[in-house]
Amino acid sequence: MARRWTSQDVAALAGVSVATVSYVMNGRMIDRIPAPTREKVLSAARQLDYSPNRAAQSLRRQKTEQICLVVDSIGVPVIDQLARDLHAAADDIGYGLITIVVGSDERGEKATRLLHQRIADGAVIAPSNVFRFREESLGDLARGGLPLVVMNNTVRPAGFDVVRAPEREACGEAMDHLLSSGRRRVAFLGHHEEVTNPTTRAESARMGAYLWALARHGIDADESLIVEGADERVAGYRAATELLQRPDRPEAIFAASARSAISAIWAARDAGLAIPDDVAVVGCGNLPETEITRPRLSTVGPPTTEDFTEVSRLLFDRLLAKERLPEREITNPWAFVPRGST
Amino acid sequence: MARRWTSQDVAALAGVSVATVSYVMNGRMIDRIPAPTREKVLSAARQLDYSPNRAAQSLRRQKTEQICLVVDSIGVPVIDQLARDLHAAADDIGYGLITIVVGSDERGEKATRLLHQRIADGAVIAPSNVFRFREESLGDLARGGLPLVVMNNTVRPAGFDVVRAPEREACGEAMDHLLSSGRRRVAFLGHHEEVTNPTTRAESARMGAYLWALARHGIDADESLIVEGADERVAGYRAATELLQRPDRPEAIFAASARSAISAIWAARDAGLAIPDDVAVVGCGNLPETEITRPRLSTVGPPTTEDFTEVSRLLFDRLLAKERLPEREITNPWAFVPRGST
DNA sequence: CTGTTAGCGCATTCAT
DNA sequence: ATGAATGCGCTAACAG
Repeated sequence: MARRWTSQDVAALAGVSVATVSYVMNGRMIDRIPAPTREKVLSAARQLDYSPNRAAQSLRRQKTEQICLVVDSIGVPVIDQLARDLHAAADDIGYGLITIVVGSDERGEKATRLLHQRIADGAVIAPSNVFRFREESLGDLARGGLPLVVMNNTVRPAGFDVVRAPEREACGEAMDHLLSSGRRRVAFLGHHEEVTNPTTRAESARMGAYLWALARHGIDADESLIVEGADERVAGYRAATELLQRPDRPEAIFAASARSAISAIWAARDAGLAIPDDVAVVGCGNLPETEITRPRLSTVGPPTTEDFTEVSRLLFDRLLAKERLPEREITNPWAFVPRGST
Repeated sequence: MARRWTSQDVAALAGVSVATVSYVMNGRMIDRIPAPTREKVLSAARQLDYSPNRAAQSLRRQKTEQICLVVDSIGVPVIDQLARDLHAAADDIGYGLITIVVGSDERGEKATRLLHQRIADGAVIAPSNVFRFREESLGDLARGGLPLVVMNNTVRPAGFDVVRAPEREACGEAMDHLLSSGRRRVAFLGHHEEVTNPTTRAESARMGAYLWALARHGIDADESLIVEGADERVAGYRAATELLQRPDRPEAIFAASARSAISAIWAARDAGLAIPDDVAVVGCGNLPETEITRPRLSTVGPPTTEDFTEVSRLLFDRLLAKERLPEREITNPWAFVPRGST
């Protein structure tokens, strides 16, 4: 690894002190440093292809000018949107965005550790079906002075802000809609952890709402209609196809993601079934694609495509605040949005 | 922002020196430090909720233990796969992955600057339709000692590794296939920059292959069949729908992405058209979804879903090498893969 | 076995 | 207007 030039080198080349180099590079003392000196420094810097070392800057300035997004997997559309919005907000104030992907619980530990190590000046924890940060860890982080926004329906604010979405209620509405029409066999296309892991199953809003609605309507849950790991397009298609081939095929499909719901629509159409007459389909979350399926997909989720500028604001308010801010809690509007597929 | 505890504090609390704290925290001198001392340190660290400051570590160790992925937008499936593979590889050796999104050219400058500042120990530049890193910048970066892998078909290796995909040839094959069957009206669903910007249009392998094939077969390009900004699902669907409603509708659609090709299939089916008899469809890139469309989507791309472990290896070989490595160049196999839609 | 110490590269205060 | 000196928090050589 070639030794990179440092401010020392630039100073030497320009015939000034490192202090002057620092001033010039940061545009400080702008009107006290004469243009010729300034030029000498700039030219030396250019000549050496110098840029200040980030780690040294962070150490000295006591901030990284990075924010961190913690997600549980890559390629989920709604998380992409979150990343985009955060990125844009960060960019506006010259901050960068770094993403940590937490595919498993042990990786959750790792993410906590990195946050602890002040790898970023603030963080957003995205909703997840996989990992459960211990509330205690989050509290520790916040108490340590890390601006933190947690998107989660159950965690209690403890020095950090919380963003909620009333998923359970909204899903319940959708299920009621499905069941009130007399349909009794409703399949569930869920995420892996949501369905398989007993703890997370109990905590899952979508799965919970599904089971609870069934119970409310006096229907015994049929485990053979509950599919795990069917949250993305291919698995969703395969699961739906299989379900719809059965002689006792379901009259409705409730999918825990919009992607698998869209796949379910294809599967139904490919099977020659009419939607919603032969089989109704509902998904969770609002993707733009919802508007281009035939029929248009009914969803439970926000009324329009999700937008996370509010979440960004929570974080950056905290980040830029001088003193510690009170905890805030915001709720994203979720509701059952009937379109054509129910 | 609460002052975080430092190794000094831990040392004081444990009644040892900072060196010992460092040794214990890093598991060094593991067999020279007696268990009781070790315990004291660990307990003090736990008590103060201490973790070593990352910036200080990086500065001292002269490495960040992060790698950086530079992409031009979020939410492109193939890039997600790349991110996943890199992430996994990084994880294996205790490295983190940070992603920089370069939505525009000025942001490209910023990315270069960050890389220069040694925000990471190595970087992968993903293929892009948007930004053009100046070869010179990349060379500078590499000359500065940054392990770098660039995924690009035109750039020359200059201290970094290059990953290519023979897109132009493969696309040409697909176009030949389409045109040889007697079809003359072939639409193109392209990315924004690919179609609109004269420079990038000229450089685009997919657009280029399309135009070139047309010329080869003695067909005048019809600009009204060329759609820009139709690289994602919704735009692709809308564009295809519009195209297929025309009285002189195209006999084939060549899409520069797999997602828009899949949308084109839906659009055709929704319009009651038979594929490939009424309209043939080809996309670029290999998504798993390709297997679940009806008919299955013919693509130009790698034979199986893309896998970037080779790319990861290039980077990590460089990263872990003691001395500077020779430049390597690998070529991902791209070809026309006819399935059902042509 | 453990403590002392010298930087890593930079920003900043205080002199001049 | 600019330079010298200090220290951010940590690691690693070197002492002892």
